[in-house]
Amino acid sequence: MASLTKGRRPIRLADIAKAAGVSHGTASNVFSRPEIVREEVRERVKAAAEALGYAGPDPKGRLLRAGKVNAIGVATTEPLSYFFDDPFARVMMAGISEACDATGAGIALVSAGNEEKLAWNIQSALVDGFILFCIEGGPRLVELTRERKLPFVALELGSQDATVSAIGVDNVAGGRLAARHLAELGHRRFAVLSLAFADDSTGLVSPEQVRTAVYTGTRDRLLGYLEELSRFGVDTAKVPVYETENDEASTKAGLETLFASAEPPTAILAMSDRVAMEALEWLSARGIAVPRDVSVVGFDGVPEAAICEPPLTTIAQPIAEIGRRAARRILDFDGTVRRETLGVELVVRASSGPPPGTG
Amino acid sequence: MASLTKGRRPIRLADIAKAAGVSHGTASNVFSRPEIVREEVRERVKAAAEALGYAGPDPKGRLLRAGKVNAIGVATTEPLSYFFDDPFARVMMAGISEACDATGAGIALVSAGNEEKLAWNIQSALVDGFILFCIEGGPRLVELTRERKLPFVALELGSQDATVSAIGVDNVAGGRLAARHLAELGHRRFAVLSLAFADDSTGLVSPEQVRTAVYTGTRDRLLGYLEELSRFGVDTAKVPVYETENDEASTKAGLETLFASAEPPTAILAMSDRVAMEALEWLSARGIAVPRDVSVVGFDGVPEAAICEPPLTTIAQPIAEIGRRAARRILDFDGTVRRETLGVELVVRASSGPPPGTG
DNA sequence: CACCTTCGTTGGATCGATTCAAATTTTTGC
DNA sequence: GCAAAAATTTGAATCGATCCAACGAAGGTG
Repeated sequence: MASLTKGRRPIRLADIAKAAGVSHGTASNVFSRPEIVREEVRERVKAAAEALGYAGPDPKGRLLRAGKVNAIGVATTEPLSYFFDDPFARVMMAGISEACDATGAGIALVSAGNEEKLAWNIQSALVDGFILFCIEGGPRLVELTRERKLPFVALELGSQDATVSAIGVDNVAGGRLAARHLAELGHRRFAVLSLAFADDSTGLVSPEQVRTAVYTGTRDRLLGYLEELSRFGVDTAKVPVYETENDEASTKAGLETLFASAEPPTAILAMSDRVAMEALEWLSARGIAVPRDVSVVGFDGVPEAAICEPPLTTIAQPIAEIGRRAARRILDFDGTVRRETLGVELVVRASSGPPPGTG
Repeated sequence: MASLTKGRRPIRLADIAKAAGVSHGTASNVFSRPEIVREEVRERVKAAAEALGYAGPDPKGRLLRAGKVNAIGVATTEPLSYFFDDPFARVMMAGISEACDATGAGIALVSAGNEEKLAWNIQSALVDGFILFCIEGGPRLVELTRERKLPFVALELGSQDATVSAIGVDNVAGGRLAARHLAELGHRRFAVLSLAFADDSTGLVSPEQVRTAVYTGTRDRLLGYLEELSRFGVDTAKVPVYETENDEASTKAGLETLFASAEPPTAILAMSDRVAMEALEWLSARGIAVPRDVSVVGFDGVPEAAICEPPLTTIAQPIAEIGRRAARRILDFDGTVRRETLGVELVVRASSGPPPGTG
């Protein structure tokens, strides 16, 4: 009563073939192409299967023969719960899900606590290809995945290794859009809350660090900001850039630093909505009104940005579309390496306005 | 340059064994138990692997031998994006993720547009067991899964089939907690916004429908509500119960109905936070103040309930804990069927207060 | 020097199916 | 009633590894 796995040895297809008095070939056909088996035989085999408690062809065996798993792996160095917690990841996964649903493919989530386990999990994941969430440790993840010799796509053009397929957005254009919006509103005193330029670094960023950035996405956003600002006559050498780890602690530390200045910024360019929303909170707690005293522009366009207080002006990426394309790239893999860049869009909400004392 | 899959036929372990002049047994050992192979030989084999561009032992082959996939399947009849959209599912998945991370297991998401595909996907999923999200069509999902003859756990004690393992909460106790809270605040005019009692039904519910409920979770919550209310002298026969589909449209339709009454309720017992939050919105749009005019109590305890306007009083389930336990049940499957019931907790927030005209 | 360990290596068996060319049976055509 | 065509069935080969009993070569011992 309490046991599901009664019989010691699981029943194999060969067992029921024998019981029904047919060859394995025929028994196999009964399950995979029943229409080519004579009805009488089909019934006999099915009856035998029923009698022996056969669970149907084991996918493990089928897989080996077929070669295709019909599932795509999504890997990250973050813990698995990242996929369900992080707003950006969630929208991305929704896009991936959509493409998978359309073709009936499954999704296998791959992650691991430590590097060694991650390597193992990537090596042994039963998938037809990988989508890589390159947050921290992107290069390492790419390296590990490359060894599998399966198709894979990196999300965000983190590094510019031209030999790996990738899908991302035009970060320079996004940066310019954000900067222009604020500059046109009249702002001239800016500060940047950036994402990582390299692993394990945080704090104010030097031009040298920008030049040697590992994460070119971060660098490109900054380049976009600065290019546009200089067109408005802002001395970009004086714009402080604080590198955060895209979390509460480092963002707040950054704000402490930036606002300790004699000439605090009237406009903050944040490289993620996450950071921007943390900033909103910090500013509100300090009694600094947004957008009256300070304007904030985020980057990403996650759903939460529309409902936070105040709603966030941001550079929206087509996150779900990136996910859909990435999934399709694996699903209809054609053996080529392609790097795709999608456009971004400025979404103006209530977190940005003219600088104080402008009318 | 553009091709990743250069060589026509993928390289097998046997190929490198031949190239290195060793048996396939030894070649296998080089990868799976390198310490038992003499260094000189090990190097030779690795060199051969490198030279031939061998991707390492193919998990497909290994799997067949090993038997264990080291991944657990999470199945639902909803589309895949449900896992990333729905607040309840997300917290649950976070719990499952945690347990999987701890043991290094992977997660395979299983779903499908239509019934036929779902059946196929469940049959062919490469997993060691299933966790079933039994929302709509729970019984069908259980039936399909049972055929795989793998361990599985149903989430929510939807049906009371004692032959399937399940983990859920004490719905009766939860219902009582919610009802008592409102009754103690002084409310005497109640209405219930319920979840489904059976598939494809919606609208006001008759005692007959309650008695023949397919979804016993829904029934139990209602039973809890009514039991407790009657202890406070409320005539439970007069408490309207409106069955929703846990979505905006049916919830709002329910509210239209309930508030069209000559004696509209002062307290709403909602069987999910989702429904409760829709109610909050509807009430606010109608200018009905919560909790001044009407109190609302939800059920679930999703994170959103804490940050909606006003924050929702609710019956919190240990959602993540349910997920963790479910995952562990599959991971350390011992062949037994067990039904587990966890406790719930009343979380009082701002959506509930004394009825109007109470001072 | 015969004998026993110990360490590494070998190669056949196995995991559970699918596939396909060839063999067999049934149908059809005349 | 017989040959050709069509429909079924067969069984060996294959997918890609791991496992393990048996074997061979050093090294140690009395």
